[in-house]
This record gives sequence, C-alpha cells and structure tokens, in this order.
Amino acid sequence: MLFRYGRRVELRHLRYFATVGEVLNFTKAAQKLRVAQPALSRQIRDLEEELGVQLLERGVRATKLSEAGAVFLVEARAVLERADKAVKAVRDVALGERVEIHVGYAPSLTIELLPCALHSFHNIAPSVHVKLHDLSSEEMLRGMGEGKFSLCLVARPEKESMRGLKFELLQEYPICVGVPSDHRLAQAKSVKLAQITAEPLVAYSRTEYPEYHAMLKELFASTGSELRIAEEHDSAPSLIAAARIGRGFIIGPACLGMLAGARLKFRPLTPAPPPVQVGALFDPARLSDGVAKFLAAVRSSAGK
Amino acid sequence: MLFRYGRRVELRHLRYFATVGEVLNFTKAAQKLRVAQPALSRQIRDLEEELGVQLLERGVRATKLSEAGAVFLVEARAVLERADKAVKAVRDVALGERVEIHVGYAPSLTIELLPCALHSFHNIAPSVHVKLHDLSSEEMLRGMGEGKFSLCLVARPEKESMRGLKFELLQEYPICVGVPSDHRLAQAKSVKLAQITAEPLVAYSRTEYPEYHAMLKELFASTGSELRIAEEHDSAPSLIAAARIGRGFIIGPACLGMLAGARLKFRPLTPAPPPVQVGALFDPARLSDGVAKFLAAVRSSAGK
DNA sequence: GGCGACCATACCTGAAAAGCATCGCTATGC
DNA sequence: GCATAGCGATGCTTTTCAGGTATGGTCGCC
Repeated sequence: MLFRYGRRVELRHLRYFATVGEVLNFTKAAQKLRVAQPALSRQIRDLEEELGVQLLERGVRATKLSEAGAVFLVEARAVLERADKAVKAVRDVALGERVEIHVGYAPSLTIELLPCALHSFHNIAPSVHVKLHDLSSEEMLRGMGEGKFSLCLVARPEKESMRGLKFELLQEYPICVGVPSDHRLAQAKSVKLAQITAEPLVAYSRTEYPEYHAMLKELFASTGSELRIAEEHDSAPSLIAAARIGRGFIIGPACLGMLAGARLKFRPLTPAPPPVQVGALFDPARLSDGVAKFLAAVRSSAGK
Repeated sequence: MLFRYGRRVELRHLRYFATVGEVLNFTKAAQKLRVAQPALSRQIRDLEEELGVQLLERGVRATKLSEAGAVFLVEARAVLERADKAVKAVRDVALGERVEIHVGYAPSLTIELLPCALHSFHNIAPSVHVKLHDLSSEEMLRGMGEGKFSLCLVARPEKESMRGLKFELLQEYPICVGVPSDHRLAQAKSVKLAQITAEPLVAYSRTEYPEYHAMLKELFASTGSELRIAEEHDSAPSLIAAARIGRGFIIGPACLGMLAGARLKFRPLTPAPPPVQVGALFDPARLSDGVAKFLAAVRSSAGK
C-alpha cells in the first residue's frame, strides 16, 4: 500500500462531487453550491487524488463521468442520504418521541407472533414506526451488542452469548420432523427419533444459528447414532425447498409447517424433546418508552 | 426553522464522536485519534451544537452517552461504514473488475427464475458478487433511474415509465384467481371472471405496483362490473395471509401458487387474459461486462 | 480572428482545526 | 485536611486549508 499524504474524504467532498456529477458542469455546480468555481475544482481534484481514481473526464466543451465516477456518484449520494438520516434520527430522539424503533426477528419463528404484535402495537402507538430487520440469530446478537436494535424476536440464545441481555419467553413450538408428503412417515401421528437416524438432514447453517445446532447435538447425544447433515441453509424457505426435492429431512419447530405448504408434512417427535422457545431479547438497562410499549404489545399477542 | 450559523456535519465529527462514544473518555479517545484532547473536545462540542442535541454527559470522573448519544453512536458508525464502503467500491471498480453488481427483483415473480440464474451466473463469473434488492416495481424504476441498480427482474413496466430502459421478456405466467382451498371454486379447473365479481379482492398496493393495477383495471373494463378492492398489501406473503383468512380473493400470476402453500388454490382465468410478463430491465447504454454476463445467465435460465 | 464557454493555475485571505499551557473540579490516599 | 491524580474545559497561538480573485489555456463557433 502506498503511503497516503492525502487527507481523508469528508462529506464536503461528496456533496461537491454529487452536485458536479448531477449537472456535469463545474461552473454551474459551483453556482449551485455557492462557491467559486476554482474552489470546487480543487476539492474535486483532492477527492480524486485521495481516492486514487479519476471520477470525471474533462473533455473540452463537456464534462463526463468516468465509469468509476458513475459508480461513485451513486455511492456518494447514498452516503449523504445516510448521513442526513442519522442527523434527523438523533434530532427526533432529542425532540421527544423517537419515531423509529428497530426490531430484529427470525422470520420463520415469528410468522404467528409478529403480525399480531405489529397490529396491536400500531393501536397502542401509531406514531412509532417499527423498522423490521430479518436476520439470523447470530446477526441479531451482534446487532444487539452494537445497539443497532432495540429488541429482537428470536429463539432463546445460549446463555454465554447473552452478555447482560434479557430473554423473555413468549411462545413454544414442539420439535417436529419435516418429511415429503409422499413419504410413509407423513402418515404417522408422531415420529420416533430412531425412525429417522438413517436419513440425512438439511439444517440451518451452523455459523448463523449456533443454538439450532446445539439443539440437534443435544437431541442426538442420547441416541448414540450419528448426526448426518447433508446441507446447511441460511433461511427457512431454502431449507424447505431442499427438503422438498429430497435432500433430507428437516428437524425444527412446528411453525415451519406453516411455511412449507402441502409438499412437506411436519410430525412431532416422540418422546417430545424440549420445545423451541421463542421470545423477546432486549437490554433491560436501556429500555426506552417506545420499546417498552412494543414489548407490551408482543406480550399481549402471545397471550402472556 | 431557526437560522443556523453552524457549519455542516462532516465525517471528521462522526469519526471523533464514534471514538469518544466507544472509549467514553476524551483523553484516551484523543490519543487514539492522534489529536490533542482540547481539539477533540471542541469538535465534539461543535457537533453537539450543530445537531442541537447533547450527546455526552460529562459527569466528573465519568463520561456517559446520553440517550440521544446512544442512538447517534449507532447512526454515526453506520454512516462511517457506508462511507468506507463507498470508497472501497470505487477503488475496486477502478482497479479492474467490479466485484459487486446490484440487482433488483420482484420476489414473488422470480422464485423460479432467480435461483437458477444465480446458480448459473456463479459458474460463469464466480468472482462477481450479486447484491440482491427485494423491491416493489416502483422502487426498482426509481432506483434504475438513479443508477442504483444495474439490472432488475420485474414484470413489464408501463411504457411511459421506461425512460430509455430496455425490457427483455423472459417468462410468462397466466393470470389466476387465488381462493381458499375449501371454497367451491378451488375444485374448478378454471374460473370465469364473472364467477368472482361478487367477491372482494386483496391486491398489491397501488402506489408501489402501478402496473398491477393497470392490469386489474384492464381486466374488469370488459365485464362492466365494479372492481372492489378490500385491502392493499405491499408483499406477496401478506397478500396470501390476507386471502387465507378470507379477506378476499387474489388475482395474480400463477407463480403466487408456489408461495401460497396448501390453504390457497390458484386456478387460471378463462378466457385467459394476457399473461404476466416477467423479464429483465436494464439500461442498454451502460451495460458493463459483469452485467452483460449476468443477463446471459438469466436468459439461459429462462431457456431463451 | 475574435468571442465565449469551460476548466485549470497561481496566489492571497480568512476561518477554523490543531496544539500548548493552564485551570477547575472532585475523588482518593495518606 | 492537604496533596495528588484523573478528567475535561478554556484561552491563546500556530498551522492548515477551504474559499476568493485574477488570469491563462483550449477549443468550438460565428
């Protein structure tokens, strides 16, 4: 890496470049920005130098974006927009009601809970916008740690990853086996673990859903038989798609059945292992007013 | 609005604040940033003034984040991260191969097409990352105009909104009626429009999917009967959920049936109206190498 | 060939960011 | 109770650099 004398990119550079990129004329852009044209030229040159990339092609009688420039124009606008949002967000918080709360959720586990909760929350606090983030368990824990989310609806995480967060149980789903509808096990009322150990499994990805793998390991520990995972997937739909085309069975909560449609059947395992616990994860130390209301809405939707 | 003497927020302010917010100690943060402590103090004060918000509570012996400060810390980090991404993106473009292409898609219309296309594209150009953006028709057209996306997989947009873009047809789906499985129409092989005019509909939202509403209007124009829309939704899953609980029928492409599962049946309309056309939308003027390859992959997946 | 549109260069000025020394506060230790 | 150490704020100077003015070069066009 070259040693960089250059100073850092600032929002000013991006504002200037965005304007030049739009009107494709330094003189006009300078007027629009209320600065002198040479000042603008220099800032753009500095930016190009700092990036090490030529953004504009100054042909005589016409200024054009280079290919890189076209890309950077989009990027620069996005950064500026993001920055405006940040400023607006903090001013809103300071002015009183926070208008947005960020909620992470596990889509497959909350298809029952989430719609009800959103509906009832909208009645309690119609002015608060809920921003939903569809994430893996792992991303949610990370995001909670960084303060990105105020609350997450997830399966109970493992104790050691909680780090001061609180988990409040809301719903439980029995563990089931998902099999193709035309398989003989689809007829059974329930399935014994021993009946499926011969079959490979399709599973959630280990890195993104560690608690899911802990559950599987626990489950198979007692049987003595080997846990064979044919494929790992990072979302319920693709897991279901894989099971449909016969890559393996699914072991997972009963609610997956609601996503799966007709071609898979979910049958409870016997003896029933501990059910999957779905609940709210939040930081009790910084529970703002809006988040507390959301939590109340979720509780009432779960009938607790 | 108050007149602001203050100067604008710059990335420097955010970098400084992010560091202070992390270590919660001006002196240490200043060392980390390689500036003198008073310089840092002043920048933070300027930032607070410009925002009109107190971000830090300077208790003696301990600096703490205010509530607004906690929010802004997350926001500031996000802006910085976004800015880094922008810089990295443009340098990557300049260095040769663009490593990312941005593709917008209509999730419900591309459940067949998209997985195949991604798979085949990965074989052609494994080094190119495809960033997928799940969007409404309206958002895609806007994003294409701004250059945010290189290509979109969508239903054919209305002519007047194309503005120099090209639409290439890839797949067609017949228009169907989605009814609850226990409804008598679910038994029918096909459904006449006259059979359902008594029933209300659940539909995609008008603002986000104008071409869908154009299609409905067209469809009902010939019948003389009134188009009754009970609810508008902004995504296929919530549309399907609404139909499941009996809010109304769905009129839409056959591929919705693959998302709906067992509790809804999709039956073709007779006489068959013009099918829904799914295809690729792109700007032929700036078709980079990577995007051209992606387009080829999509074509071959659609068997064209 | 003169003019006008357009951007670059050279140089100057002023604002503000950074540095340095110092102050004020308070918790802590003897 | 006094000295001390940790922390941030304040006042002042220095340095940096964004912005301004004047001007020059290039090219297309009348």
